[in-house]
Order: sequence, then C-alpha cells, then structure tokens
Amino acid sequence: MKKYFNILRKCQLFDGIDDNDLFKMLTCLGAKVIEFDKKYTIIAEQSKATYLGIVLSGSADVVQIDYYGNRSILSKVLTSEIFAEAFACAGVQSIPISVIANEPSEIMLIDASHILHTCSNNCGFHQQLIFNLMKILANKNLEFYERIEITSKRTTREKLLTYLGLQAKRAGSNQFYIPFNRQDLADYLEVDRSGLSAEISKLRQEGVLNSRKNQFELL
Amino acid sequence: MKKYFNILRKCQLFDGIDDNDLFKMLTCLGAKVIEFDKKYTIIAEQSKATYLGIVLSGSADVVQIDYYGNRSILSKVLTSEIFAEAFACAGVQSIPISVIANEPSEIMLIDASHILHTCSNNCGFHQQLIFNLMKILANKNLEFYERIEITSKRTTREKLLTYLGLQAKRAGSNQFYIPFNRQDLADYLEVDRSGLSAEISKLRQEGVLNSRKNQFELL
DNA sequence: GAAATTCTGTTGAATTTTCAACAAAACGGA
DNA sequence: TCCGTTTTGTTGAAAATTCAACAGAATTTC
Repeated sequence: MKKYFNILRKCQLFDGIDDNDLFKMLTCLGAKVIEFDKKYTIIAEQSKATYLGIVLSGSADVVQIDYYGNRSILSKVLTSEIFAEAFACAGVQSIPISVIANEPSEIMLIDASHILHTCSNNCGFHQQLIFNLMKILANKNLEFYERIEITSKRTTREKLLTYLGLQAKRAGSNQFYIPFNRQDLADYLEVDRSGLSAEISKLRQEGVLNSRKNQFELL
Repeated sequence: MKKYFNILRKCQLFDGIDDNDLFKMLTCLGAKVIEFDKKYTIIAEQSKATYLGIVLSGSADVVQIDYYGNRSILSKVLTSEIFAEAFACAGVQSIPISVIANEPSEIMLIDASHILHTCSNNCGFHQQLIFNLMKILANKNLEFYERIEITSKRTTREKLLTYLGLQAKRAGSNQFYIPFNRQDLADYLEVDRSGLSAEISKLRQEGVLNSRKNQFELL
C-alpha cells in the first residue's frame, strides 16, 4: 500500500490527513487495489453504488451508452483523481454510467459506507473525509456546468471552439494538448466524428487554429 | 423567520436539525430573506460565489446565456430546494450561471463560509450541515447525469422522449405535468422551440403521446 | 371586457448534422 | 521491417435542425 502514498497524497479525498494516519485509515476503510487492462470495465452500468474509486495509475473514462449504441464520454479521470463518488454518496440503487479503463490502470476501491458512517473503531477522520468529499462533489458540479456550456452550443464548430477556448484558458497558453483522440472528443462534444474531423480541417484552412493529432494551437 | 419553518424543515440542508436549534442556527448563519419579482435576478453571472440560496416560496431557474444570446436552462429550483451551493462550496471566483426568479419568490440567502467554517460561538451543527451539503451535492451530480443522458441524444424527438420517459418514471404514471412551458423546455433540451412544437405535434399524430399545454400522457 | 402581450403551432428555406463508405496515415506487435 | 489494426480525413447523400416570419390561442393588464 505504501508505494501508492505519493499518489494518494495528491488525491483531494485525503487533504488534511497526515501520512501517519493514512495507512491506518486505508486499512480501516477496507481499501483494495485492483488492476485493469485497457478497455476493461471498472464499474458497470446498473451495478450497485457501493464503491468510489481512485486512479492510482493510468486513467479511465466515465461513459454512458444508450440503447442505440451511441456513446457519450461524461468525464475523464486521471491519476490521483476520484470517480463514482456521487452515486456512492447519494446511495443510488443502480449506477447510470460505466467507468472504463483507458489504459492499463491500478484502481483503489473504497466502500463509501465506510467513509460516511462512523466505524466501531471510532476513527477521527470521518469528518475530514466528508468535508473533502463535499469539496470534491462541488468541484465535479462545476465540471458539469462547463460541459453543459460546451454541449449546449448548437453547431460542431461552436462546441469545438468553446471546448478549445476553455482548454487554452486552463493551460494558460494558446498551445496545448487535449486528452482525447478524435472519436473520444466527438463523444465528449456529442457530435459526429467525421463531421468533427471535417470541421477541424476547415478551421485549419481558415487560419483559426493549427493542430497536429491532439496538439492544438489557437491563432 | 418562524413562518418559514414548515418550508425549511423540508429543505435537505437542515436534515437532522431539530426545530429548537433551527432558529438559533439561522441567526448564527446570518440568514436573510429577500423577495424577488418574476424575472428578477437572484444571483448574477460573474458575481462572487458567496451565498447559497433556499427557495422559501415561488421558484427559480438556473440559466446560462452565451454571447449569441442563446439561453440554456440548467435546472429548475422549486420551493424548499437549494441553489448555487456548488459555487459557494467550491469557492469559485466568478459564478458561471445566473439564477432568475420564475415567479414572485421569497429567497433565503446564507453566506456559505458561515456553514463551512466553524464559528466563534462553536456551534455544534456545522458537521451536520456539511454532511447534508455533501448529500445535496451528490444528488445534484445525479441530476446532471440525467440531463446529459437527455441532451446527448442527437434529435429533438429522442431528447423529448427521453425527457418525458424520465418524467413519467418519476411521476409513477404515464400522465404527468412538466414544470416547463415550450420555450423553457426547448432551452432545457437544447433544441429549437419551433422544432420542438412541431415534433410534439407529430408525436401526437402518430399516437405516441397526448398533450395539452404542460400536461403529457405517454401512450 | 377589451386591448395588449405572451405563448404556441405551422411552414419553407437555408444551414448543419449524421451516416456510410473508403483511403491514407499512424500505430503496435511479431 | 512488415503486416494487421486502429485512427483520421474526405466526400456526397439523406435527414434533421435552425431560423424567420406569421397567425391563432391563451393569458395578463388595465
């Protein structure tokens, strides 16, 4: 477990918890680590909302697939980030999304009820974890507002430019990398992949941007 | 303040707080009540994220308007529900949405920092409020997942049917009222109003649904 | 109760997206 | 390095959306 401490220290869930307590806490929480290969399902749609997950290495996608087979990427989860906490905290019966490993990944799973309910050992860290969860959930909410700002645009061009604008702002530079390939970006923006490729080409011709693979530059 | 107690008891933020403590608590939190007429701005975009709000009477819309003037309705806030808590809890500099009164409404505003930080009076209720906020934020996250499930559909018809299906499920009946007029529904589904009207007419002709104003029946 | 305002449904044209199919490029494994 | 697989870009046709304009219905205001 100790080999993950450098990652866990960066995880917002453990803000304000000092290293000495972390190991004890993980034991008390019954945290377990599982490895997933690329494309493997970490959390399956319609399963029970028991666990929240932390990405120790690799990355994962939170996706939704409707009955026509159309895929939406709801969010990307990178190393040291947490996922599925909303379902576990809200105590839903059936999870409406899937979480899929994006590459070979090590995932820590924690039974959320162990965090939310005081344990018999009377550990003192529950309050801190609940406060951290509250912060994390508030920030996830903000991510959704951002995503809606993007996907509420009516054209592929507008969605793309809104997305790229936000990424540039985040990177603090007109040159930046995005964490998506074309199909994934299309599934995030809720548009057709081929139309997206065409739009990127057009914007390049118009001199609005440069791009090479997943590197973009706004001009 | 006491006249609002029946509403406040229904507000999730005060779950587990007993009536005797509620009044004291509201004073300690510096809660204030303000009335807003229809269409008045309760929280303005780009303002500082200081307050969270509770609807004591009436209702409000959380909206986003882009530089083309296109309006999105992100969510509807009904009596006894809470809004803007994510921005206050996450401590953002500038709020990316506006909250607009949908009818004459009484709104309670609470400075979120008074909830998140223990006060000098050393009140014992902060932990409970933070736990409640965590629950509320988790549930708001679920609402977003639902909204994305709806708006990720590519056609007006699919968006509408997905939305109506969820409403029917929620109502536990094929007959139900929706809280939107046509324009508002279009702004929630992210589609064109006239196209939405046309689609509803077509579905009625096809025998898929009945509707009269904001009452719908799925057949 | 009349007038003014708001809301809803309809229509056709212009724009845009989706879909399917294919070829070129990039990537990964043996 | 070669081969098979995956990813990306292109294209044209079909389908759907948006936009603008208008008329009738419903609602509000005075």
